[in-house]
Amino acid sequence: MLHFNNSLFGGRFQSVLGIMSKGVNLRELSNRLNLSQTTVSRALNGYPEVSAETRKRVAEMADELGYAPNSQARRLATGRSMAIGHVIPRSIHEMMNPIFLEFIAGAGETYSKHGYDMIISVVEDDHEEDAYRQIATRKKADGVIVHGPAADEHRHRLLKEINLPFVVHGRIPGAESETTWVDMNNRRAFERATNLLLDLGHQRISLLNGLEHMDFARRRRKGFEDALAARGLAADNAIMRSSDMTEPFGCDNAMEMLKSDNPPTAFLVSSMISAIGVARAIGQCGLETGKDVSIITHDDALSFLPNSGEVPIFTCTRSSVRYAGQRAAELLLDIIASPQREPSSLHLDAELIIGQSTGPVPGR
Amino acid sequence: MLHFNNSLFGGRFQSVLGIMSKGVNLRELSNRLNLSQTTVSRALNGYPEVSAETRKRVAEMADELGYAPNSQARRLATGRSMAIGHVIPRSIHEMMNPIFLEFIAGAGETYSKHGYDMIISVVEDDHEEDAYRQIATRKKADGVIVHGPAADEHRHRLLKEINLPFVVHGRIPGAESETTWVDMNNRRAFERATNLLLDLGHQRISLLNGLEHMDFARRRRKGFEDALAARGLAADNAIMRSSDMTEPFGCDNAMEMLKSDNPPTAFLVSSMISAIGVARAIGQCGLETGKDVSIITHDDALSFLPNSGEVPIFTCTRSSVRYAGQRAAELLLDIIASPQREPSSLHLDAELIIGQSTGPVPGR
DNA sequence: TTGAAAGCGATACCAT
DNA sequence: ATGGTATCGCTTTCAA
Repeated sequence: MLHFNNSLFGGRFQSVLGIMSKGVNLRELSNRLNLSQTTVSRALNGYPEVSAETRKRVAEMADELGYAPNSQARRLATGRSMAIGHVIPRSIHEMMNPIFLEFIAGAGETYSKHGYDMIISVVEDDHEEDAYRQIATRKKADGVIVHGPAADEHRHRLLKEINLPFVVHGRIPGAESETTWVDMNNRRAFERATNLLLDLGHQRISLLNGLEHMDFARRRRKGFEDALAARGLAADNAIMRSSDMTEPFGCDNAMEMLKSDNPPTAFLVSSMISAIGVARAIGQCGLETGKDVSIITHDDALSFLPNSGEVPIFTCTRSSVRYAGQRAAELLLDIIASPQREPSSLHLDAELIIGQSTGPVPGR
Repeated sequence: MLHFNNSLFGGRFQSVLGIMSKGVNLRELSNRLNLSQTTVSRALNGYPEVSAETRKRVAEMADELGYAPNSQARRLATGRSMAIGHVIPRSIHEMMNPIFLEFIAGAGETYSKHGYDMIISVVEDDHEEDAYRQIATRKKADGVIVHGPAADEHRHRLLKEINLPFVVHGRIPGAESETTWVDMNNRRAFERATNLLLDLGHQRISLLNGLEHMDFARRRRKGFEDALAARGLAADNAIMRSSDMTEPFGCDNAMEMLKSDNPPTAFLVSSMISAIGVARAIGQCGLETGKDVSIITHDDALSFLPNSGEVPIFTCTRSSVRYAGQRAAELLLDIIASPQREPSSLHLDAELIIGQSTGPVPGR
C-alpha cells in the first residue's frame, strides 16, 4: 500500500550541516539574516508590507536552515489551535464503524488542505462531556464534529453552552435549523428503495435497520413505512430488526426469517456489511439472490467494499460518506473563520442504483 | 450507538456564573487565591512541596472556576507536545483500511489513558516525508506510529535522521533489531494454517494474499510456501493472487479458479473481507463452504466482522489488531519517556481457531 | 519598510 | 512551603 519515491526516501537525507534535524527557531533565523523577528515573521506569513527582496532573502534562508514555526508557540500567540477534534465515546468505538473511518478520511483531506490538524479522542462514555469541555477550556481544538446523533441528542446543547463550534454529521431532530449539519436524505432514500421493491411486486419486505435510537435509522424506518403506507400496506414488526450493522446480524436474521412460515421476499438493509450477511443466508438456504429473494442495501461507498462495476452486486441507495466528511469539514472551517454567519447545512441525496440483487417477486 | 447519561447531558449545564465557558487562566486563578502562579501550578501538578491545606484550597477554587491549563501554553513551556502522530498517505487511505481503524481505536485508548492526544494527518503520497519532517520541526507530536511497512521500507531512516521517536506496526525487513515494533507472527500463522489444510488432505490450495510489496504479505506467503515445501509440494502461481483485500477480490478470483480445469479445494485468505467474497463465490457455484471447498482466513478481530460464537463461521488465524494498537502505543510512550532505552519489540502469536469453513478434502 | 517590546499562558529555576 | 522572574517561540501593536 505504501509507495515511496526513491529520490525522496532512498537517498541520503540532506543534512549538510546537521541543521535539518536541529530545529532552528525564529530568533536564530532572524539573527542570521540581520533582521528583526518581526520582519521575518511578516515575510514568512505573507504580509504585504515586506519588500520583495527581503521576502526572498528570508524565504531562502528559512529554506536553507529548514525553519518551520513551532506550532505550540504559534498557537499560543494567535489563540487558534488550528486543530479539529473528533470525540469517539466507547459505545461507538467498541463497534468500530468503518463508516466513521471513511468519514474521517474525507474530513482529514480537507483539514490538511487548510493547514488544520485532526485530533481524535477515544474516551469512555461517561467522559464524553468532559472530553468536550476539555477541548474547549484547554483550547485543544477550534471546533469539533459531532458523530452519530441520537434520536434523543444532547451534545449540541453542551457545545453551544461552552461555545465550541461544531458541525453535525447527521441531523439532530428538533435542532435542524439551529445547527450546521451534513446529512443524506435517509427517509427519502429508503422510501425510494421500498417503492422499487413494491413496484417489483414485493409485498413482504424485511427491514434490517441500524440501531433505532440513532437518528439516521429512525428516518430510514420512516421512509420504509411511509412507502408502504402510501400503498395501503403496513409494516410487519415480525420481519423488522434493528441492531449494530454487522455481518452476522444480516445473516442470522435473514436465515431465521427465510425459514419461517411466512418469509419475506425482499430485504431492505441499512449497510453493505449486513447485506453481505443476508446474501450468505440466502445462499445457505439454497436460494438465489436477485431471483428468489431480493436485497436493497444502503451503500456508504466504503472503499474496501466496492459495489460498482457495470452492474453492481447489490441494488443500493448510495451516498459517499467520504464526501460528506470533506464537506462537513469545510463547513466547520467556514464557521470557525466567520463565527457570526448563519448556520448553513448540506442535505445530500442518495442515488438509487440498480444492481444484481433485485428482481420481480417470484411467481409474478 | 451513542448513549448518554441524562444526568450529565439532559439537565441544564452548571453555568452558575457563566464562568465555565469563560476560560479562566492561571493568573486569574492565582489572583483569586492570593497565591503566586508558581504555587498554584505546583499544587495542581502534584508537586510535593505544597502544604496540604494550600493544595486543597487551590483544587477547590480551580474546580469552582473550571480552570484547566491551556495545552498550547503548557506544551510550549514543557517542550513536549503530548501528542502522537499517525501519517496516512493517500495510497493507503484510498483503500481505507478497516484494520487501520481498529488499530487506531486501540492506540487511542492508550493515549487518552496517558493524557496524550492522537493526531492524524491525511497526506498526498509525495508529501509523506514532508509530513514527518513537519511533525518534527514544528513539534506537532512527540512520536509517530509507522503503519504498513513495505518490503522495501525507508521511513525508519528518515525518522532516525530527524530524531523522531517511532514504533512500527509490522516489521521492517532488515531493521528488526534497530527498531521497536509490534507485529504478529505472520509467517508462522500461515504455515500453521497451511499445515491444517494439508492434514485435511488438501493438496491444491489457493492463496489470496494482500499486496505483496507489503512486508506482512510477504511473510504470509513465505509461511504458506514453507509449509508446502516441507511436504515436498510446490506452490502453484496459477492459484495465487495478491491485491487489496476487498470483498470482490475474494469473490472474483475464487469464482474464476473454481470454474477452471483444475480448481483448488481450499483457499487461504489474508482477510475476512475477502474471505466473505470467497464464500460468496463458492455459494454461487452451488458448492458448500467447509464441505466441498475449505477456507481459512486471517481474522484481525474487527469489531464489525465478528467471527466468534461456539463455532466461528470461518476457520481462522486470529490476532487482535486493536490489542496491537494498544501495545504499540504503550511502547511508543515508553520510548518517549526514556529515549535511551534499548528497542524492545512485541511479537504476537496468532491463534489457529477451527470454525465451520474447513473440512476434509472431498472424496477422501 | 523595518524594529522594539509587549503579550500569549503555562513551567521551572533560584531565592527566601 | 512560597514567591519572583526568566523562558518557551511566536504574533502583533505601536513607533519610527
